[in-house]
Amino acid sequence: MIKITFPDSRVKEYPVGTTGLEIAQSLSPQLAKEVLAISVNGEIRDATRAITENSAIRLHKWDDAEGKHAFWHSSAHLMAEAIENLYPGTKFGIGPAIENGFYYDVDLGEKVLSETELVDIESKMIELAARKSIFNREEISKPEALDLFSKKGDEYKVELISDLEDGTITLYKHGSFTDLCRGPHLPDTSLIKAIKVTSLAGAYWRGDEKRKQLTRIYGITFPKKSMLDEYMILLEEAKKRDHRKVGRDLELFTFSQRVGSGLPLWLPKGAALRERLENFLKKIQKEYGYEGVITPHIGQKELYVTSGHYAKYGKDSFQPITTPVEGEEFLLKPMNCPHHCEIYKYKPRSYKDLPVRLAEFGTVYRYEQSGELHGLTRVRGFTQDDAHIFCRPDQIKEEFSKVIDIVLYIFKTLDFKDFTTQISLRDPNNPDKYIGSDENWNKAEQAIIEVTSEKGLTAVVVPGEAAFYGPKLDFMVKDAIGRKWQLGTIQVDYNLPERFELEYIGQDNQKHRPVMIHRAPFGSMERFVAVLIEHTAGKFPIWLTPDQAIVLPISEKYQNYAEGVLKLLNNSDIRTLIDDRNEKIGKKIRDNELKRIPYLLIVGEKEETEGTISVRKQGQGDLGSMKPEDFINLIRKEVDEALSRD
RNA sequence: GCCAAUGUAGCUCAGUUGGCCAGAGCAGCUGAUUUGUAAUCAGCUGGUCGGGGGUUCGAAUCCCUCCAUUGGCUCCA
Repeated sequence: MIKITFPDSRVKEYPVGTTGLEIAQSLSPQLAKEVLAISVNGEIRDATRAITENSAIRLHKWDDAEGKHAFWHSSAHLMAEAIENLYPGTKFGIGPAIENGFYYDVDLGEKVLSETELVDIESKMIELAARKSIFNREEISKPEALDLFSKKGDEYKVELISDLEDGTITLYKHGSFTDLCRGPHLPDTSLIKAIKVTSLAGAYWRGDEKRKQLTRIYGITFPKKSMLDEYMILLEEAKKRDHRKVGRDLELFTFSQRVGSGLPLWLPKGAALRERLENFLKKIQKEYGYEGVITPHIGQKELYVTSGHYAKYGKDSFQPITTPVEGEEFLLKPMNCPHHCEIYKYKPRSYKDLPVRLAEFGTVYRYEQSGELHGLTRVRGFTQDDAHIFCRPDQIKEEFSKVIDIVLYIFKTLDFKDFTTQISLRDPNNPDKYIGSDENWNKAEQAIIEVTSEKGLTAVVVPGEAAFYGPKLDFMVKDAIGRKWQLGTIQVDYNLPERFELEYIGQDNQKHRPVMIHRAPFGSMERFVAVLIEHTAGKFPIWLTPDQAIVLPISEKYQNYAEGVLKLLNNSDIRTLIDDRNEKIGKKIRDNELKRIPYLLIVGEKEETEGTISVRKQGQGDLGSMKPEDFINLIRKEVDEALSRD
């Protein structure tokens, strides 16, 4: 007998070789039906695998990440089986579970798969799932595995196996399909009840664009039909929040083919919103000792040769502008830092002057690949809320800390709760890639790690992700359909001070090199506004929204009174409109609710007589009537609370 | 840039075995109505069917090409 310890520390005895499934069965038959995988002493395995020694276990069902992972991973195998059935001779790449579902990269040879054929794969999968094929695990040696997949002609699997360490290789077989796989897998395919093959894309083998492009097929599956329906509804809902749609509906921005793709045009309401965001940040920055600067949109090519950007990105960028004078070339500014370095340099700096914090809402231009453009989140011309802090090495930690405070204040004010942070460090195996001394790097990395944890952030630390010029901390949020976007970024830079030969005179009367910190709490105004739109579904906080209130007269008879209210509110800095169309009140309410105007102020006979307004709040309905002065105070209070620092 | 798809009025969408002057709803304009908490009624305007080329007696519809957009991949200062 062996001792099995459950998560609640209970211990029970089972015969040697018992399986997770049998354990589940012993607890409850219902549980046995729901078990997808098992953790044995922290290692995730098939629920059908024999357990041979005393172990602590955890059974995984659909409601935990490990369970879903096994479910979708098995679904990927099922899809592969369907594809092999439909398109014999297909070669298989990798087929992992992802955050929402799974995909498989396949090489279909001459066959070009079209989206209309996804349904065929789906039907085949449903048919195969119902056969209740068992997932069989098998261990073979590496040479045997190589032999097997070579014979099959699966060059991708052969390559994968070749890269594996020597030893045993595990295979999983179900139905007619065998795959190289670490597992774990479901007990059998019949647990997969609802299947949707969602989309189709090209994907380079091993993510390398120089290698062959495979066909990536995405899908998602569920243990219950109703879950798939819910998921599809969720996707529909997300679509409604898409910033491209909301941005058009609310008249915030647009694009024009004539102007060029990836070059957003901010409409009056969008511009007003953005300006308010900028002023909000400017105010904080002033408090934190930043000084505003302004630099031009172009610079001599030499400037970017000096900074190193030209060598790295020049040929993939907008090409230089040449002038009538021979040999003169200018580049559209791809970033602000070289300009700011020159501002730092315009006069000698003393250690007493540091840190110097130069801030600019600087518009930059980058020739992003055409396939990469996306609404406002990925564009070719955008404005960074950029600043560069020039400081002494011993000031890095404190400056970093202050920047984090700014970012957190912004996120709090805008109710961004669901963000993640990532610390990017050097690759320890490749130290030569980086500029700057070991000592400085150690200090900076240490400072970032310490400050981040002092601020209570749980950052993911990723070695090897740092830029060659310094470590960084990024803030990421997800958009409506779950795509992750980087917003705020704080980066230490040892490179530019070197390249621009930046100096300060130290206490010792010697020249020293300052360190630069690049930082952008929003990232770019375009991307930030896009994400803000998706977060709020266009219902912006009261201090930010383009229009705060609209007066709705019941009929033309109350036009004069309505205009009086309008004037009073606008004179009190409440951004107010009037809807004096010849429409019924129900229609006016509907239209202005759809425009996400936070307060609708209805005035008719009753209000005119009493000198009041009837207030209706977005999403909440009728709040009753009040004096305009009380309404003004209500809004002011709401704005103050939203911007409060506590 | 690569793979796949899409492109008809300001918006959402009908319209292909190739065939009368290309349709609807919303928006816009005009008029009637003077309205009490999510759509009042009527009339009118509006499209070189993404651009160009081709096949055909005839193309929104079939073919080629370019552009843009969408979902991925790669890239991302």
